[in-house]
Amino acid sequence: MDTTVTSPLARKLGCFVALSDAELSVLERLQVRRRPFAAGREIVHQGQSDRAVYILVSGWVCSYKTLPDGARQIVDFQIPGDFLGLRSTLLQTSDHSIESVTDIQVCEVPSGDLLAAFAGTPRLATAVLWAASRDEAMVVEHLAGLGRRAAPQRVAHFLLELGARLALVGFGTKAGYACPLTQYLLADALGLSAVHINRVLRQLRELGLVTFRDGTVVFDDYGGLVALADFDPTYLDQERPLLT
Amino acid sequence: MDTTVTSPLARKLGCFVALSDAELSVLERLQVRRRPFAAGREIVHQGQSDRAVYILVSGWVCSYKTLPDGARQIVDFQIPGDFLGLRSTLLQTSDHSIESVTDIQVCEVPSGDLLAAFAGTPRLATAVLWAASRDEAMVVEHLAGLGRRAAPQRVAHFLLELGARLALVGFGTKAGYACPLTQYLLADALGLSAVHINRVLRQLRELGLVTFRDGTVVFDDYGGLVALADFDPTYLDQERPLLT
DNA sequence: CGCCTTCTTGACACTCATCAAGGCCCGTGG
DNA sequence: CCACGGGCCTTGATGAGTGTCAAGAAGGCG
Repeated sequence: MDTTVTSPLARKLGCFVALSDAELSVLERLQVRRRPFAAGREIVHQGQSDRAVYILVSGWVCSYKTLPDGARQIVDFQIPGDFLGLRSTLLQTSDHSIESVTDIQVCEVPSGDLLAAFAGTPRLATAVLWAASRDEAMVVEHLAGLGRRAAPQRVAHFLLELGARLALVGFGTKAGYACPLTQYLLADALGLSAVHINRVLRQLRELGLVTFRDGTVVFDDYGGLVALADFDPTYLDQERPLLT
Repeated sequence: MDTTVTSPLARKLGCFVALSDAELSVLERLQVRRRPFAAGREIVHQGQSDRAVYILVSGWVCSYKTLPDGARQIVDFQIPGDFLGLRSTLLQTSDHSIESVTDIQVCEVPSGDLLAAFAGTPRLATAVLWAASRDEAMVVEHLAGLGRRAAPQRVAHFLLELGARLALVGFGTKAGYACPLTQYLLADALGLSAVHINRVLRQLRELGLVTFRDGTVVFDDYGGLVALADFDPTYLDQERPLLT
């Protein structure tokens, strides 16, 4: 099987909109210019406005905002197949920084190329908008979690959401997934201290629900975790392809 | 002075992009079809997808998300001059509900009309995108506040942000503004209990910083409040018009 | 080998939620 | 006119949930 056709992005968009071979090849052609970054490098800086979009091909990335007092709030993590700076380009926003969590590979796509691709293949544009819409929904869900969920539910929900996202691009199942995040990163994303994240993870492990350890997440009791977190994946699922 | 030319929306967009008379009149023509809603009515329901945008002309509105367990997280409040459901229409998102806080007047603008207006007056489109971008940035800032700010800072920051937004549409100054929100609404927006909101407000009042009472916010010490909240309005300001 | 990052655990303090009770204001109906 | 009820605000008492501080353990890497 040709690996370019199973790029994470194509795989993800294929879940939103059934794409033809022609559309897939347009999509793959956007992803030719690859570029690596080492772990911990800043890809976009808060306030900077960029005229290009990145597609994350491999590795993990986080987008975050630094408060004046130095505290950091991670807005979201990006995994293979996600866009970096898509909203920024569409809406000229540039209000948060983006940093690689692991070594990564990205494709830089000039805004013009992306818009041209959209013009030629509207179904592709639809698919990308859907993906952007889902990202949007995740931020809102994240907001609700910070505001209204207690720590264990918040952690559980986060791990489940990540699992669902990874499953979409072929990097995870209901059994678990590889996860390069440190507990410090979890803390910055979930608005908790690293120490408390550690305690909550232990608690979830001892309840036999999920094990987060050695860069791996294992769902010991998927159903139980869903019940604990009140996880409703509606905001992620588009069920089966919406356009066929 | 003609009141239609000083619609809150025109006033706000004028701060982003200097608009010509022709552009202003296109903008005002979008706002002819007015429609009232009583306080506490649901304008858009979570999950519903609408083919129209609303422009809020008068009154206040909140958009919120209801969690499976019944808890409510308010994502943002909208004030006169704000769009309701703009992102939903552009990106087909529909993941939160919208409810009137006071009696309101809105203008319903069919998506098609809006897009047509954009096509004819690209500077208007730019201005609206800027407004949408600012809303986006506010959600992220809100997220950071929930995750990383303690209650007093969170409340202070919220009141300051609202003041800055209201000033932009002529409903407030650095001295204060009329605010129809209840402490329960503040609680749902800031991820705190209503009881605790009450205590924090008392504390801020006793510190001589801000008075929230009888539907009015009075900044007793604007500078002090800014210092307490670490309020950096960069994400709201576009300083002076960016396009002239 | 020693340092550094990450994880782990305990002790303690403090923020904030919860429960409970009462007050104020205003609209409604007797 | 007054009594009642319902929002909304206010305040106290109490305890659970989290943050902070501190110390150590388990690896990876120069």
